[in-house]
Amino acid sequence: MSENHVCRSCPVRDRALCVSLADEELCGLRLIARKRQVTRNQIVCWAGEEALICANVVTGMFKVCASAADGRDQIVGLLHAGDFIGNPSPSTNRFTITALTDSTICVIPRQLLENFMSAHAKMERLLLDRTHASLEDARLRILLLANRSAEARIATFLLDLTSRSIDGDCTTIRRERQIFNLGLSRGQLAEILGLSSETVSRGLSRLKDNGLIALPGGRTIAILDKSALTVLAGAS
Amino acid sequence: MSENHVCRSCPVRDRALCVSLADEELCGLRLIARKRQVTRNQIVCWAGEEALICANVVTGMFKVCASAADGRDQIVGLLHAGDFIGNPSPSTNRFTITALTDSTICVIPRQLLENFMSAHAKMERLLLDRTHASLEDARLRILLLANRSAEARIATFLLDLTSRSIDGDCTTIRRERQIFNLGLSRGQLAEILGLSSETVSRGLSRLKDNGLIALPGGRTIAILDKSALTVLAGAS
DNA sequence: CGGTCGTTTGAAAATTCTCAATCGGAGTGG
DNA sequence: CCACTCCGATTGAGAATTTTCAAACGACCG
Repeated sequence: MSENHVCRSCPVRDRALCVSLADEELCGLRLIARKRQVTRNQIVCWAGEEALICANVVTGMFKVCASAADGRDQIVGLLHAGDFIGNPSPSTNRFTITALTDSTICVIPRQLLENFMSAHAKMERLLLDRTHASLEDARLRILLLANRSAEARIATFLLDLTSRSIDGDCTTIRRERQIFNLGLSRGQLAEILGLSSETVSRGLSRLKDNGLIALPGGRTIAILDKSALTVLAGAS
Repeated sequence: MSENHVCRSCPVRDRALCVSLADEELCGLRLIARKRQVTRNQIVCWAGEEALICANVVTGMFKVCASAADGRDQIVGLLHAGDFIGNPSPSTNRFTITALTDSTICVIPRQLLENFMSAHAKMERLLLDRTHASLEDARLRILLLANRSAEARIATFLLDLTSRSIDGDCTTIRRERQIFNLGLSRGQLAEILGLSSETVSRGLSRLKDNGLIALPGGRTIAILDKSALTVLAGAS
């Protein structure tokens, strides 16, 4: 019983895959799961290695990276609180997953999760839905990268972040005023958007000059004119 | 029993989700599934509409499209024989799925499939794995679109097609000689690769001039120097 | 035969990248 | 407390790539 207290107070109890489980079912999962702190830049999955663990992101933010042949990294996805890492079926990691901020994850050995899920169909269905949603996100990012200008990419990404940011998430400072710390360097932003860091910097500067956003300093961004950003995001 | 004959002779019996079912289990699915012919350019899923059906691609090739705000379509994914369309959970289609060639699909009402899958965990697990694989594909395409030159994109896509083409698939004519009809116009190639059709045309011409491929006419392409293409695909 | 559609090719325009210099804040050590 | 250094951010200018606009070409079809 006391085991469940850990889960009941978990910030993502009602957003991670665990939402599909009743409190009493959670006991079984709690026995095989373990919370783990990871520090910024720490890697939790290596591309090319066998996937031995799965995990839920409890706090923080991770990047999913593919290494290009020229050695450069490309961020192909982001993981936020509540998102799931890995696949219950045996597999080889195709991407490297790295913490962008100091974070907490709830780690579960893959094999054990595979067995657990077989006995909890609701959870498996939910994971399927989540994976499907991730696929849709990835496809929307394809749309973004394929044909849109640098400014449109930046505007779209900022809007995405505002809609995705979560109270209590370290990426958000004051949601109501649309001021948030994106926790990403210009270079990382460039990796996500498929641009050079200089182009990202120029784009942000222009948005600032036009009064759409403010850059109070550091990695903080304030959205001043959301509707104008939306227009920009839609324009080619 | 006779019902199963239809499935036993199905070209994707051993590649679509059905591989997870024994012949006797297939009966139940056969009762709710229906083969349907679709013609080139016919739409099977409309973005924005409620998803009422799922389907397996039996023969042919489909595109998954997002419409950009400027009206242009962007192909964010391709579906080949054996691939699955839709999601067993209730959802709204986020993309429009259109046949690129005359095709055959095996249609199953979503609600019925949802129930069926709940009773066939293996199938659900396989779908999860497939969806996960699609997600990885989409992320690899993000990698491709984000940082690579037009020629690298084209080379990569051609190599992808050669590895994905299947005997009996209409996209393949003579696999052993790496000659195939890609079934896509230059404009559609451009949609996939995030380029203009002129750039695609120029890129193919240059590959031809350099002796890496041949363009016998129509939409047929012959791979002449696969290793050189691989080098080009890897280079930035 | 004319018309249409897709492809190819050319040349100019636009965008983004690269290289380079400068700026600014955080942390360190005197 | 201040100078110093380092790293990331910004800004500038030229180079490279891609897009756009245009024209010509060929295949296919009525």
